[in-house]
Amino acid sequence: MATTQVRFSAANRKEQILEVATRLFADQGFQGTTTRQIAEHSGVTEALIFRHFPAKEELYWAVIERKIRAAGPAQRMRERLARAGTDFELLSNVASEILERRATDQTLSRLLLYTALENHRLSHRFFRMYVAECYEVLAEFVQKRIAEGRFQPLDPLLAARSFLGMVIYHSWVQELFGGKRYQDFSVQQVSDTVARLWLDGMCNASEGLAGSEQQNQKRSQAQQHTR
Amino acid sequence: MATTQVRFSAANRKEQILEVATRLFADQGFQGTTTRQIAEHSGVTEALIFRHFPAKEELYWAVIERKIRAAGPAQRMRERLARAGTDFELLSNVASEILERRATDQTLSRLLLYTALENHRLSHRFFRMYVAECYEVLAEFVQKRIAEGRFQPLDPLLAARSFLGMVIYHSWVQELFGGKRYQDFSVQQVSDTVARLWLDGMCNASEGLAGSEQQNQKRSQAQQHTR
DNA sequence: TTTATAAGTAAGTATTCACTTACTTGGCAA
DNA sequence: TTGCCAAGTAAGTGAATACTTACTTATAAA
Repeated sequence: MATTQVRFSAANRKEQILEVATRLFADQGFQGTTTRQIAEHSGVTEALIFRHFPAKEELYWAVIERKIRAAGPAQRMRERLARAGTDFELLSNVASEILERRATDQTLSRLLLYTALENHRLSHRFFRMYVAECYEVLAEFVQKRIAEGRFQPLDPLLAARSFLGMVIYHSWVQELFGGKRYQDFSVQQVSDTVARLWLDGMCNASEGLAGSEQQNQKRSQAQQHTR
Repeated sequence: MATTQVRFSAANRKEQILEVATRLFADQGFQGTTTRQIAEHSGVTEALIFRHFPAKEELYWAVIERKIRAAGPAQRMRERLARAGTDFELLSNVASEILERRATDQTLSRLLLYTALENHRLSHRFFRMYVAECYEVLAEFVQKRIAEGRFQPLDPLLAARSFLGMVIYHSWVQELFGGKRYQDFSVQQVSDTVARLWLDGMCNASEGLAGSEQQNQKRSQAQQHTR
């Protein structure tokens, strides 16, 4: 009426709705987000939302699919690990990239957590594509180093998951639980610390330490299956 | 009418409602749980819920408060770390206890995650009491070892968080994201692996971090000399 | 037995939810 | 200029939602 109506093409409007919905679902979860909110933030009526997506749940899935497609973190990690440099540099860079990405944009990890908690059917698929592939790539790297005799023979998948666990857990603590209100660490410090700690742990042949034969026995039990 | 009415004392009924609500909130989150569900699972009408708790949100807070009070994981960790045994045994036991507890009862960690995501006001307090204290205790342990010259001088809080990160992240992957559908690890194997990896990393004599390639080279040279 | 009171409920309220129906309007090809 | 169709909406629908009100009944002390 007063303001000029601007009409989007179907594709553009759909994309815009997806963007708005991504933000809202990441902030508030599936249950906590109403179709009305999505409509208002998109500047349209609810009816239009339902013209583009048959149900709220389908819209949610579309949001997830789109995010998965855009992320592709496994590919990035593969490239990082193939670069030149010391192992320390490679791993510190991997950690830095994850930490920086998550500090500037939490939507992906929040979506992932909400999806897992709310038990949507896409949860496992989301996880496999976004996360699991990542540490499979890293596990391959570990496997190679073990074969070269440069890493101690721990289970590669567990070792890879441990490294990413240090990084991702730290990021959750800082960003999600408000840990950085109490103490803020620089990305560089955290990356270097975890890379150093993990690498030294993987390289160490584990003899001079607080332990003895018993430990070694335990450790060899711990290494039963290596993929 | 037909069935005999059994009346609870106010305290008992309140406790029962809290138990039911804890389970439901942990499963479905605050937004995903209705007061009607809570009433039905408690075998009473909604009105009685609101006689005991002035609002749904107050009930949620009561659930959180109760869980915080009951958990006390920091105290347990302090006791564990004070026991006799090698560092490897101590840390492996800490990891085992966390993994076992989380495998048998996910309500606490799910509540914690939901609360953080849904941004309830109690989130930070919940986190501080349930989690943060835990790695402060572990950080003290690390600090002591560094002072003794047995651990390399990494930031104690980061080192502690790294260890718990390996453990907790693994548990989340397995229990929350369905990782154990693809590969199941025994608690013993995981505990031993992360304890070994972390301890070897902490004990390694690579002098300081602020790391560069020189260190890396030094270290790998030193590595060859150790039998 | 009586009776005060706390435990408990039936049946609401206003509002919000996801989703629909019947209609209007902008823009473009002819 | 006309006519058509896709983009968009106003105004609903019934079912839930959190929460209330006015009432009933079990129980234990007197």
